[in-house]
Amino acid sequence: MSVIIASASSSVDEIVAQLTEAVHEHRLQPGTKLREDEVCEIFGVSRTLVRQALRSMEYDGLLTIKKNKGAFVSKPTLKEAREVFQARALLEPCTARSAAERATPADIDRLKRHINEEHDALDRDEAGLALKLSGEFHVAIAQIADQHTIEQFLRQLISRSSLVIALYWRRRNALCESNAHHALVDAIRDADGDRAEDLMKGHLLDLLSQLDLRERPEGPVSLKDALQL
Amino acid sequence: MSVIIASASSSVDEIVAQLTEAVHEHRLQPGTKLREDEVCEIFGVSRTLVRQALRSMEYDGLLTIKKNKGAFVSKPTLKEAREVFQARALLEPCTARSAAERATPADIDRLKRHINEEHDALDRDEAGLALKLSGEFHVAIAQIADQHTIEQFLRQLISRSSLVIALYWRRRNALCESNAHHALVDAIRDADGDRAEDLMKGHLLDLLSQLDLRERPEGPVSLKDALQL
DNA sequence: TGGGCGCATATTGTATACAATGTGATCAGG
DNA sequence: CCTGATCACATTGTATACAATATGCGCCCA
Repeated sequence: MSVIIASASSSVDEIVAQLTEAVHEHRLQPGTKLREDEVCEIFGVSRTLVRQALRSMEYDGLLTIKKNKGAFVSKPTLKEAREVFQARALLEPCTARSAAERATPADIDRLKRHINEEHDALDRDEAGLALKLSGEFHVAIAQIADQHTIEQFLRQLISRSSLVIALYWRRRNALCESNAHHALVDAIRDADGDRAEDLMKGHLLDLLSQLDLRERPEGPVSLKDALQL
Repeated sequence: MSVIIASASSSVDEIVAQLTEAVHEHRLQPGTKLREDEVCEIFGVSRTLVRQALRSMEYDGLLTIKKNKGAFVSKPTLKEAREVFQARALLEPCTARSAAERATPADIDRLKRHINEEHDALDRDEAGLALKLSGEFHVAIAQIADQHTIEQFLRQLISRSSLVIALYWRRRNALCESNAHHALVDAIRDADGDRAEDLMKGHLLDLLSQLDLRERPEGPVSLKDALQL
């Protein structure tokens, strides 16, 4: 069941992009194994390049490579999930402020178009696509803030957020809060750094509140626990 | 002129560790080319593993790999240098606070031992070693804060900081401010989160002020400029 | 003698071959 | 029929071989 349309002879970046997109759109679920040969056939390249691609995705936290076992779509633990949003809470509000202070009319247009795409995706019930676009919105803000280093980190964090959402989202049907994005764009348009920062802070808290990150045994934590029926 | 002592048949991590250390200690200068064959001979492994190692270091920002040209120790631009410290300013103060709130007596001991090592290195005029240890001190704080995700980012940022310092440090001889680290440890020992956060903020600003990040043409910016003698 | 073309070599990029490890099935013994 | 050991196969890890590209030297010609 190959999720991805083959395109003869791609480069490493191509492979990474397509696999990453598949994970972001939840077409590839956490825990899924990515056999090298399989990926090879799909993209029509040798294992050399596939392994590069998988390794690269491991650095982004999207895959976990177990020695002699293979590459699996990561399953962030509760702790990791919390850490991701804590890190985002440190990076994004201030970045939103910078974006508000620097955004050009062209930037605003871009953000608005982005939001429209998100809306369209939701209207068509393409939740996966909407989620991916939602993530890209946050990256776009870092780009507008002209903070390349933070943008890099944010990409990783949003990748991981996607996994976290796949695992810990409360209500499958919940229409993601695209009004939050609207409000953010408005603040950025008004060059209102304070408001943008606050809105982003609130937005992240909202997201977090939609997750179920309460402590719970991840499967049978220990054998003994499982035996205490 | 191989800087590194060969140890027959190492793994990728080994190669990364040794090369990274060499960069952190400024034994490898920004701009230096790392030929694959050369690294192969030094570590006694095939190009396969060396390439993995180099690629891995590229993700950390330590190396820049130019297609068909090879791997070079990165030369952060002024903008990148500023971004690194801006990102650190966002991540580290809050992390120091967390560390202060969580640190155990064993953690304090560890930090104190760390500082002593720094001091020793400075006494022996091993500036490179001192710099590396100073970086590790910051990482240690993230570890104590039990923030693995942030720790990962911080590692990258400190790696890049090392390059930035190699390029933009004002006074070669400046004895690094290890009293700042002392004060930090004290605050953490007292479980004084506020103070730790403030001290970290100040410490980072101090570091920044030791750098010469004023605008200046990086070599001949454009050919025309160079011709306007 | 100086500039430019072209080949030889060095170096990196990619694919393939070989080694090591993990996995699952089959079969013997109880 | 169930347990456990062994073997064949599947998959990943590493090294090598081949291809493509860049680099630098020498030669030719003006």
